[in-house]
Amino acid sequence: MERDCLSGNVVTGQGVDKLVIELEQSRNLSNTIVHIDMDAFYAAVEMRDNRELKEKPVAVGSMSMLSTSNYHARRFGVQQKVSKEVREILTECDPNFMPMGLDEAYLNITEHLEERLNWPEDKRRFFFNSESTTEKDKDDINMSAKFNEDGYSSSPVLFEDNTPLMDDHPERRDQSVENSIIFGTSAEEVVKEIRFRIEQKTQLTASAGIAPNTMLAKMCSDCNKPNGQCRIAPERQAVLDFLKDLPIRKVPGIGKVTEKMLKALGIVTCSELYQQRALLSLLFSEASWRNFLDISLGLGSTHLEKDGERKSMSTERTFSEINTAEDQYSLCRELCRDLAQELQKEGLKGKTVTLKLKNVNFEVKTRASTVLSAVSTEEEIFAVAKDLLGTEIDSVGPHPLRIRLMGVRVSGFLSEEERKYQQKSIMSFLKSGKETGFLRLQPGKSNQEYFTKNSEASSRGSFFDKKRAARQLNSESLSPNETVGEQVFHDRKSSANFVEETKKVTDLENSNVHKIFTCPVCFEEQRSNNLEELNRHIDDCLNGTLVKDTMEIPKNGNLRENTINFFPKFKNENVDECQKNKKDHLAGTDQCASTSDNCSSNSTEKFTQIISDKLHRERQPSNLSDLARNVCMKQCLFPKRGSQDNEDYFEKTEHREETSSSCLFEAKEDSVLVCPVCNSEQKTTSLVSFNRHVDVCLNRGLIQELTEKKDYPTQTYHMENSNRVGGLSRGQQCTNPSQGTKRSGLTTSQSVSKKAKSSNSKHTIEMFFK
DNA sequence: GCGGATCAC
DNA sequence: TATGGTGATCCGC
Repeated sequence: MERDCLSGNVVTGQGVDKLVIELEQSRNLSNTIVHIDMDAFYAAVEMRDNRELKEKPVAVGSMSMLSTSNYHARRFGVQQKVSKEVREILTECDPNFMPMGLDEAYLNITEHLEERLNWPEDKRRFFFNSESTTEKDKDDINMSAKFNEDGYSSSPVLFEDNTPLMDDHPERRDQSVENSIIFGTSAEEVVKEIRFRIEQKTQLTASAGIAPNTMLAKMCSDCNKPNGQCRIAPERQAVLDFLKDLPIRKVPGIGKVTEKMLKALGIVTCSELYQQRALLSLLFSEASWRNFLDISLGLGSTHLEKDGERKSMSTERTFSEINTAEDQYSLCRELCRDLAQELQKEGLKGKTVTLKLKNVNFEVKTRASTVLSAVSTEEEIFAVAKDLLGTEIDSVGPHPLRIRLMGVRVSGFLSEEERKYQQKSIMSFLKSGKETGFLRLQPGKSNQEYFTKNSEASSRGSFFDKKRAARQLNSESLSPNETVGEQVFHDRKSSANFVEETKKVTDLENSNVHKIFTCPVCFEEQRSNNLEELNRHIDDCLNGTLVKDTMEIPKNGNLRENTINFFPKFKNENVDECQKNKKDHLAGTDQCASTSDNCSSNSTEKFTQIISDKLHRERQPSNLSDLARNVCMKQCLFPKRGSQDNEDYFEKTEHREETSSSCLFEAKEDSVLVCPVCNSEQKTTSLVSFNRHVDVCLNRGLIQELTEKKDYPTQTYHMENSNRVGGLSRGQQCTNPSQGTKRSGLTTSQSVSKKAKSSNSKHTIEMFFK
């Protein structure tokens, strides 16, 4: 598909528009999907459960909440209390409803609506719970409806139309009428009923969206928050109207990174996403641009898929700097212990253990190792994780590994069949009379006992508790500096020594299992009673060694460079690079000054890289330059916001090419034209001349790339790693090896914050026609 | 399969 | 200025 596009169609957008027509034909508006979203869930629960808090603001998601040790207890407590109540209500409307986390759910009420048509009023009548119904609730009932004529209705409050009852059923007035409400048979009424019942039962309000698919329903539920609902009628035009001015950031799946990238292309709203479909098909992977296309057409899932099985489980912790191997190993063990407990609760065993580290510069690294035999206990996980950690500690030696986050993840879970098979083979092995104390292969009681014993012993005081205590002691006898100095010294002494120390803890001699071990594969007695050595032996017996231990080794084989990358000296490098770029830069421009914080972050550059990146990836040597020129220049590369093209959104699909071309550059009179590629201001006011210049700039890079020159136009040097959604590859643009290596050290968090600042620059695409 | 990155909640 | 935790997915390699 992509190839087809590149070979010609995409230049004119025909390939994409053909797809648009197909997608239009497959548009399914026959389902009624509802998205329910509890308002300020955690804060609301907190308030409900603690009336005293009602007067005080509660910061949801703040550290005070997230970092407290009772966070999980609270979370799961909430789940038990609320989701059961909610759940009952939702099940009535859709037995197959799909919960999303604790405070959201999707329902497909299509069938319910059909059945409901025949329901008598009594079946749709609900009573106010006098305790939980506030005066405001009752007032809301009397509020008048606010329905638009265009099939798009919205209601800021739960009961907004004059739902009958107050006077319609005088016979029930005594008891029921004043205290009950009958809901109608429409989708809106169903959702009002759901929200009413939720509030009556839980005292928590919910917002809801009603639409023909899940994507629209979710976006829609956001429209009248809190305590409101919104509907997109099942008509194509209603869908498109809803999307027209909707910021892409509102779309589920489009986060801040994608938003920024699209913004650099002048795309802010969903209709602009549609207008730029041809360009997007060139810049992004097929999966990505198809997704964009779906979004811009308002297409989404019309059925609720069952929750898939869990793919991984992890635990991670953030802390102030930890830089001694001792502390790191002990923290690692603690994480393994926590994870093991959670894994065993769900009866899961996985083959891949991933260690996650975030250094003090906020760079995140993950290191994974897959083993043959699935792991689930603290010891098993730690055996793998500590090796990964050891490798990382060694890789920065003799410097200390300075981290602020560590996480352990287990994935690659055994399927049910695999588990049965494993169980079976273990049982048959045990029946064969060979006794083994080998943890990895021995299920059942002794294994469990071992785990429990060990974890109990070591969990009495958590890592943090111990550290706190130690700090207190230390602070009495040592100055902070001395303490740090000692830790660093300890660390430098040798991480290998420490590995040995931790091994001792791991050793089976400390456990209650047998001291002589027989390998279950070769049946030879093993001299060592060290768990790890035994594991290794068995693995060797089975298949040689552990499958893989992934220490990333740079292609040039220079491990040291890689090590350095993990702790880049941001400031200095940036300064150096900035100065270098300054020198290299085209005369008359001063990008460093304009993006004062980070000369490597600039939307324009990113954009150039994206284009070149994509083209690079899909090498089409014959007509690349033309293709890039035609697509980028003719398909409203830098559209003027609110151009007339906006107005015929979706109206003239067949004639898109002409409209696209006609919406080309429409610069404001007083604009200074700045080339988005080389970033230099252009003296000309003629768009033709300007276009020609941009063209040359674009092609310069392409030509050079195609001729496989090592050096790239100077501007591309300061492109950051391409953060691209679902496809644009990273760093490929940096063909200069030294630049490439340097770049790889930049972190996302770092560049994101810098990017935010650099977006103030005038020399960016989004500012181009502002 | 690994590692980096993005996203949702 | 100080920057959380968990799970999923995508993509290049």
